[in-house]
Amino acid sequence: MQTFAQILKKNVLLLSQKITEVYRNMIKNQVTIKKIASELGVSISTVSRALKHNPRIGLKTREKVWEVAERLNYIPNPAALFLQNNKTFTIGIIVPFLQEEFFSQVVTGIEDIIFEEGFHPIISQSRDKMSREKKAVESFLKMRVDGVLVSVSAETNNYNHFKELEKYGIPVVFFDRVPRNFPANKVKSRITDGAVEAIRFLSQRNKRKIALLNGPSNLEASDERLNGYLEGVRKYQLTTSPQLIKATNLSKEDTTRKMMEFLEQGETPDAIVTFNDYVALYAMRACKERGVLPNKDIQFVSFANLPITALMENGPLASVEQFPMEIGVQSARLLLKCIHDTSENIDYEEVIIKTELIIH
Amino acid sequence: MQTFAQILKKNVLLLSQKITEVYRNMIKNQVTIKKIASELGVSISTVSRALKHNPRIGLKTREKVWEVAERLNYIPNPAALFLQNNKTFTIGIIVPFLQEEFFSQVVTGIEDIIFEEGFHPIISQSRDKMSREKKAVESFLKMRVDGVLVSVSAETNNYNHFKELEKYGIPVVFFDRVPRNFPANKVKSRITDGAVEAIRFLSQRNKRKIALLNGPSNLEASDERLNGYLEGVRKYQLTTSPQLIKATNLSKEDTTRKMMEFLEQGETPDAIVTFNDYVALYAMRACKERGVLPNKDIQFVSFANLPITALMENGPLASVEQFPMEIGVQSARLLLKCIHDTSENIDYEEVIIKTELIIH
DNA sequence: CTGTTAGCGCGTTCAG
DNA sequence: CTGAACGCGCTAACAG
Repeated sequence: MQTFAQILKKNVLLLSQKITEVYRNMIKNQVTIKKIASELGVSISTVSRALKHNPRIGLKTREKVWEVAERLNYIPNPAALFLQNNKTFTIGIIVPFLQEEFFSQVVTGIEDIIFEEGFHPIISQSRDKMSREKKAVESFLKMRVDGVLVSVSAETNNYNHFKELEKYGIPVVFFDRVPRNFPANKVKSRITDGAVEAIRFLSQRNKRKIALLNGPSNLEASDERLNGYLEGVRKYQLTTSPQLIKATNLSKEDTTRKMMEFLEQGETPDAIVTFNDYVALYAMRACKERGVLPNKDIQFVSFANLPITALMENGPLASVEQFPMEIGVQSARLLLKCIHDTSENIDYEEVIIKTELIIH
Repeated sequence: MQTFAQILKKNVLLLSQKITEVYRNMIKNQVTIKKIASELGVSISTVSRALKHNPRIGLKTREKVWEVAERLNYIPNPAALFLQNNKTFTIGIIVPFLQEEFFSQVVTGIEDIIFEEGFHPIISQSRDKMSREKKAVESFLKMRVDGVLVSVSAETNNYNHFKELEKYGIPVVFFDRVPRNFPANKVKSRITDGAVEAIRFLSQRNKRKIALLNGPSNLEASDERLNGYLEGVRKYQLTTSPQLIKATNLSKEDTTRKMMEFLEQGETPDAIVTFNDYVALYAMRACKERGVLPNKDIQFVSFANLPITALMENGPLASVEQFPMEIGVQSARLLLKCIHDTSENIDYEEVIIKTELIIH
């Protein structure tokens, strides 16, 4: 014989099983237009049309359908739509490091724009490795993203993986770190002008031996810094030499090495323009290790003007603001334009974002 | 009459139209198993099975199918799979700010794990606004993500939007900023111990009036810092008072305000433990504005140990490392477990990640 | 060993 | 004004 407690327990157990079963069915049997249709005793297509405010459906029916749909909390199944339109409303984004404020700000700008049009971002980090970049592209292909936004890795030296995307009709927009000698949609900063400004700033502070600690040569952005540097040197009547121009692969190690070279060689600069804030910070740290005072013995000006440097007391003297949010916004706009453009138009566009030297 | 040049031009035009048309069809007529089937003169299901290495299909047929599939560069359409299994292989992630290295590192950890299982991350930033958090959840619902990972905003004071997700059978795992008094899957740091360590460190440096500049009270993490603080004060025989404990909403403005209060009130601390590195940096900056020397007149210890602080000369004296990558990894693992668990098991799990005080 | 068929959720003809 | 039927790409149950 069972005690009352046992019976109660059993019932409670049964009840809870029932509940989870109901619950489970609710999950499995998700709300579809079919369900709404049967609920109202109308056909599926009527519901489909009513939900799209199709005037062919009577106003009363439309209202009833909407009422039921809202009551049942109907959410259209995106997969069904994907299948028909071959559109996933997802956009792939590849950045070297999300950790760098520059890139996370670009992503924020992208988010803002694509959200408005119902697209979702899928973010991948290349960590400056071409192999990871390729894998990301591959997975975007598998996912059937509608478009790709990318800032290439420091290593990337060929662009076949991106060509592959275009072969499948997936538009690609490069931003900031855009490839050299490769026709494509590009959104980049007016780097050259920024570099000239940097030189002006330093020459006004009576620096005469200004060096350039540039980024890898596969990036257009490096070219432009170099062009601006050379233009500035000429414009402000300075002199330079091959020894004053070095390139780093952006890693801390390589940057430190190159900075050491500057310090050890005969021709030591009295100021350095660096590829970005990280390069500046690594180089300044290298200086300190050698007993050289950064921003005193050697003055530093960089690119990117990361927000975090505003909180540092040992940041570069000045930095070229690149307005990363704006880069994100413009890149996203351009990509959306490509996605919507159903014509055979394959004219690539190039958008240039202004820069501004910010003195700290 | 047409000149030769005109004829040529016309032909080239026609040719290019043809090409783009072919190209377009290639895009539209994507490679499907149907196409492979017709190419080989077998049925669709044979191809389907062959591609899955089903032993029921003859080896020769299987090989032929694979050969054609590879030649045609067949990529299965995920939408079709989504439709059947009600699984999108996407995971929604909500963080307050991607810009904070802490969160971008967590995301990196998450990426590493979910990629292995073929899932894709969809990232949303709440920017510490509950309204944005809700919108993100809504869009995850629409996208039918398979699971959600979230670190709640500083504002979030109710969790109905997350309950909604669970109602639809979408598992949720909270990390770092986990909600108070809300049963759920949680991955968090051993904050209390970290806070005790921070107090030990400061008391050994002969600080006797240690304050706590905490985060918002809706976060468990704030509770734990407080508990650790109180435990440390007791353990190391210090005294405290309500005036030595303040909370900020994490914004720069509010943090500055609270720091000013510390400076202006009778009871001025000689050391402060802060909610995180940003709070410390904002507070230290406020000190400087008042002519108080940070880390000299008032010593600072914080949480998070952001990598960027290693490059700063004016960072906190020490910071509690929280191993964000590990948090990401564990959160992702827990979420995947929930996703794979088809039973009615709704027992929530809690994972605690170690902390370690790092002295700079 | 292979083919046929139904169905996942939805939009869209084509018929009433 | 509304419904039936087809197809998007794929898997799986059922037939041969």
